[in-house]
Amino acid sequence: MRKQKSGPKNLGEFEILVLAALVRLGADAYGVTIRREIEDRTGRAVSVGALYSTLARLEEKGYVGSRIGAATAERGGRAKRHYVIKAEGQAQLQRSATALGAMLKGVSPWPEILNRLATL
Amino acid sequence: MRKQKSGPKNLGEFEILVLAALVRLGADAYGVTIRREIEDRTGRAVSVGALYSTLARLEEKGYVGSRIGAATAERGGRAKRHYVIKAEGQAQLQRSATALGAMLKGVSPWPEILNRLATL
DNA sequence: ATATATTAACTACAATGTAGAACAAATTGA
DNA sequence: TCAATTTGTTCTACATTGTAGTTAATATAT
Repeated sequence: MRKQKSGPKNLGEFEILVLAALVRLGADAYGVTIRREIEDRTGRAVSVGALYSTLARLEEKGYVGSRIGAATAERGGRAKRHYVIKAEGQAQLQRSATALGAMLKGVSPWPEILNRLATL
Repeated sequence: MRKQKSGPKNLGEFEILVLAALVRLGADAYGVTIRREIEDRTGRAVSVGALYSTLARLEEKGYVGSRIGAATAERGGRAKRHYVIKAEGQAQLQRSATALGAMLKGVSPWPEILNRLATL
C-alpha cells in the first residue's frame, strides 16, 4: 500500500495566482492592483468578489496579512487595504508551484520559473 | 434566477495535475498509473475518490475520453478504463499552464518581501 | 469454493471559485 | 452644502472542485 504524508492543504489555482500577484506587487498590493495584475498577465477576467473572498480565506489560513492604509488625496481615494504574503504563504506557493512544475515540465510551455522557485 | 454559464471554465489545480499526467502517460493512463504518476512526481497523496471524480468531471466537459480495455493476465487483472486527453483538454491545459506561468515568471524579490513582513 | 489483490464507481461533504449588489469614503463642482 | 462621481471594500448566494471513505466488480491463488 502506498502511504505518504498528508501535510498542509493544497492551494487552488486562483489562490496561486493571487499569492503570485502579491509577490509581484510588493508594497503596492491592494484590491484593485492585485485584480489588475492578474487580469493583465493572464488575460482572464477576475471579479471583485472572487478576489476579496480568496484574500479573506488566505488571510484566515495565515498565508497573507493585511492592514488598512491611509487615504490618499485622489478623487475617490478611499483608504486601501494592503496585503502582504507571509512566510507560510510563500512556503505554500513554492510547494504548489513546484508540484505543478514537476507535472507540467515537458508537457506544456512551462518557463523555467519552477527551477527558480525551487532554489529560493 | 439561475446563474448563466459562461465560456470555457478555468481548470482547478488538481484537474491540471490530472490532465498533465494523461499527457505524460499516454496509452498507459488508467486509474492506478495516473494516481501513482501524480503521487510520485508531486509527493502529494491522491485519494482514489478524488481522482475518479475528477476524471469523470473532465470527461463530462469533453476534456478527456475513456474506454474499457482488455483484462491483462496479472493478478487482480480486472479490465482497466483507459483515459486519453482530447484536443479541447489539451487546449485548456495549455491555457491554464500559460496563465500560471505568466504570473509566476520573474517572481523574485523575496528578500524585499520578507523585510516588509516585519512591519505588518 | 472462498479468500484476497486489484481496479472502478458511488456517496457525501468540505473547500474553492465566482458574480454582482450593497456599502463606504473621499473628491468634485453647481 | 450636497448630489453626483470615483475608488475601494464587504456581503450574499450559489456553483464548481477537491477529498475521504465506502461499496462493487473481476481477476488470481489456494
